[in-house]
Amino acid sequence: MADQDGPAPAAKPRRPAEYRPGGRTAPASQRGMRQQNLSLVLRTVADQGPLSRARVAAHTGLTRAAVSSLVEELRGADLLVESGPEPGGRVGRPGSALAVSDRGAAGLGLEVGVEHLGACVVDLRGEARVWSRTAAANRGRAAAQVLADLAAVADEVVRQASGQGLRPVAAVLAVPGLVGSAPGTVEHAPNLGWRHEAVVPLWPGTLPVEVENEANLGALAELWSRSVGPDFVHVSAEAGIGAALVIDGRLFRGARGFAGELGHVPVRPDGPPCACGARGCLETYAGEAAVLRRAGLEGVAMDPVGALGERARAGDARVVAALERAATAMGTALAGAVNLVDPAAVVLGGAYAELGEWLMPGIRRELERRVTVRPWQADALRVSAHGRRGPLLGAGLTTVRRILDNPGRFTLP
Amino acid sequence: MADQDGPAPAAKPRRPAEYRPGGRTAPASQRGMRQQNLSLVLRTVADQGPLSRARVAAHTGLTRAAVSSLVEELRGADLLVESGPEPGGRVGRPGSALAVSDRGAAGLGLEVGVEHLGACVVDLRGEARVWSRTAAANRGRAAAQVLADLAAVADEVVRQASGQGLRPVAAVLAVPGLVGSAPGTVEHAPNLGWRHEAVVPLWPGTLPVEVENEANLGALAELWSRSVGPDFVHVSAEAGIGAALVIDGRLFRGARGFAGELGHVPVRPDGPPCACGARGCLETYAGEAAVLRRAGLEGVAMDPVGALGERARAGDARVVAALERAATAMGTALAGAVNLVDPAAVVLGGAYAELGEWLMPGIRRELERRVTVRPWQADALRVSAHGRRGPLLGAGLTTVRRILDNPGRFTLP
DNA sequence: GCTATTCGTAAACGCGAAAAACAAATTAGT
DNA sequence: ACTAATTTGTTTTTCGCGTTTACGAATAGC
Repeated sequence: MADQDGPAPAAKPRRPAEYRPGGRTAPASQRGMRQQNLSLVLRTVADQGPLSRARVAAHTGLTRAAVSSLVEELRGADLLVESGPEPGGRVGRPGSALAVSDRGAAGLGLEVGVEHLGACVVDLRGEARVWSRTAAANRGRAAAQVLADLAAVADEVVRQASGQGLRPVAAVLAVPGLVGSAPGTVEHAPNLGWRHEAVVPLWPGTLPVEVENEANLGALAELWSRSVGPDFVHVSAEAGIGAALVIDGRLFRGARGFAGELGHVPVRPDGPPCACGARGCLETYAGEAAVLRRAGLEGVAMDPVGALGERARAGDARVVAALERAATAMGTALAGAVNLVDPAAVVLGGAYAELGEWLMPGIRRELERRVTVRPWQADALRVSAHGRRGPLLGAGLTTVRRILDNPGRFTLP
Repeated sequence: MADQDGPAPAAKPRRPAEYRPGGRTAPASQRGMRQQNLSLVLRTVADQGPLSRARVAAHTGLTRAAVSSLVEELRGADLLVESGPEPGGRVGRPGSALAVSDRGAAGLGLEVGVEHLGACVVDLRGEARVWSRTAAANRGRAAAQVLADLAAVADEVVRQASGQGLRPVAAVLAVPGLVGSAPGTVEHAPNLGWRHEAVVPLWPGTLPVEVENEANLGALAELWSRSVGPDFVHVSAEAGIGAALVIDGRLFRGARGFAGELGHVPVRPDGPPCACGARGCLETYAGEAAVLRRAGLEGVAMDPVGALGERARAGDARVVAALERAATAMGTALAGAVNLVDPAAVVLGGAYAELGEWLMPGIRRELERRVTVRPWQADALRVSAHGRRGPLLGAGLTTVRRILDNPGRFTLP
């Protein structure tokens, strides 16, 4: 028949042969089918901009009739809106443009930093509509206290959002520390002084809340805001040096959730002793403490990374040399990571993103030197598009992606 | 109702929160639902041993009626067989045990090594029913010649299999080299002297054939024969030192298919120069050539790894020292990999598996020293269950898993 | 105006799993 | 030995959902 004039359904460059042994355990049901197609339609509209029903049908492979039915359900839940007839330069009846709603369900992002609290509300289109960041001295304070303060900030943000017709349905909290496999608990956040804190029960708000490591969320923000493709390594130095691995559009957590400990990859087997007990870990060269000591800025307490940037900009040779040394070590460790994982890009995020000007050349040099048996372009090393805002944005976006991935939860009930 | 007395549907220990942004592109259809459930039933029987229809229903969550219908279709395709009434110690009508067929569709595994050719036929139960390994000097021979020889071996194996009622439906060829993203081409197999060889068109047999790196297949053999869990790193030294990463039951190939180049992970940034142009790569310490040189066995052409094992067993101090040095370097590089990827186990496979007795202590020591910020048990380092037989077994199993994952291809047509 | 084309919807259809009902085969209890 | 209870496997009915087919609506080109 070929009644569609558009380009063929895009036949994504599928991976050669996908070995999937285990597979799902849940049976495929008609209900599951419907939910999957609801999500497919919603995500298609979210990804490909405003689209008519017919174009959605062409993109997804569903029939126009099926799309009509699915769209009706999504409109009823205020997830999709009809923005009127498309401007038609073409022959035939013009379609009616569909777009993801900028009202209704939304995501609440929360962040606890060492020196600040943050909250934001992200709408279904992925835009941060309300944003708040307030200074706070959280180091060493009890978790319950910190969360109470954060709840006040969150309340204000939610109030402003509801003025714009936005209704957050869930919250995600970014923390600078290791989140355990037990859901909602922070195993170890050295910079806050938290250990084995069951955060979720302490949260005074009413919205369901989830906890996640801030470096992971920063990486997800990069992914979901399309500033980078679906395969990359996101390096972030906050509490230690962490690397979030995003592979085929999925955050990679490892067998026990400890993946990405780039900070303890050996750089020189007999290098300086590390707090972890080993020698020559990357952190002993490029960790915040090591760089500050080398740069002669040990005393700085407030925003030490910002101070490094200032001094480097001012041309302080000692600081520049310290950053160069850190970059060389990071490049060596990253070369190992790239050889192992073969990402399409390496993104420098978190606080170190601001030091990219001084770190990138050294990292790039080591990567070019040590990644030779595969195609590797120099521009595959980039600086984060969001910098320090990444984790909070990622926290808000997490809930948004959940809605897009499973809209069925919001349509019928 | 709770009419099932068995344990609840097992609610697998699902990962905490799976972030899946992109997701499938294909729409969910009723046909797809059927195929998915056909696979679910077949895999359930394959994994959980002989099972009655009612038990399959309990395991999968499908109704007994649905299972009956699905089983009927699978029996018609000779994928499932009914092995008679179950011995009943329990009250009620005894069920009729279902098992995966040991006849009919099967997988043909093929292998081209530097010094041998191999072929095997694996039945749907995962058992190698026919096995053939013949010596052959393939180094430097033209690919077409080698494949012609291999086809003769394969013909004989297929003939024997058909005597047992087995009918291979597809072949997978294991090669010691890098398989490109273009399907069916070997980009570089240094030990064979192949470069940019489009192998598939050269194959004289009639069965559809696919090409895959032998280290990857060795890892998949471990996975599918359940000798290790679904998350591990499989180290294998054949052509260079490769690490196959298996994560959540899936082989991890990287953005461009080059993942797992453990051999060029830097061990000492300023170590000996490597053929790749960098310095201090793992291969300069633990590659076959480096170890042989250090051990004073440079001249050995036939099965040099076997020779290393012999001398080590005989107590040759120089050989033992060379292996110890290699082990230390491997342990250092693997520590970095474990810190990054957080696998549940590290498996030493391929030819080096036979040297495990001398390599494991050094590797284990470095791992224990350098993997400290997460739980890591010494027994997470193991030797392959299959050794050199792994790749060929994995090749045969690949087709078997394909059938189990998509039986719909074999039922209707 | 008229025709061709495209869009959105509606009705009939087909497929597949769920639900309900039923026959078959066994154990437990008397 | 006989009945009740229980479990299994099949049959029948029902329901949900995407597809097919058909039709009205809206536009461009003539």
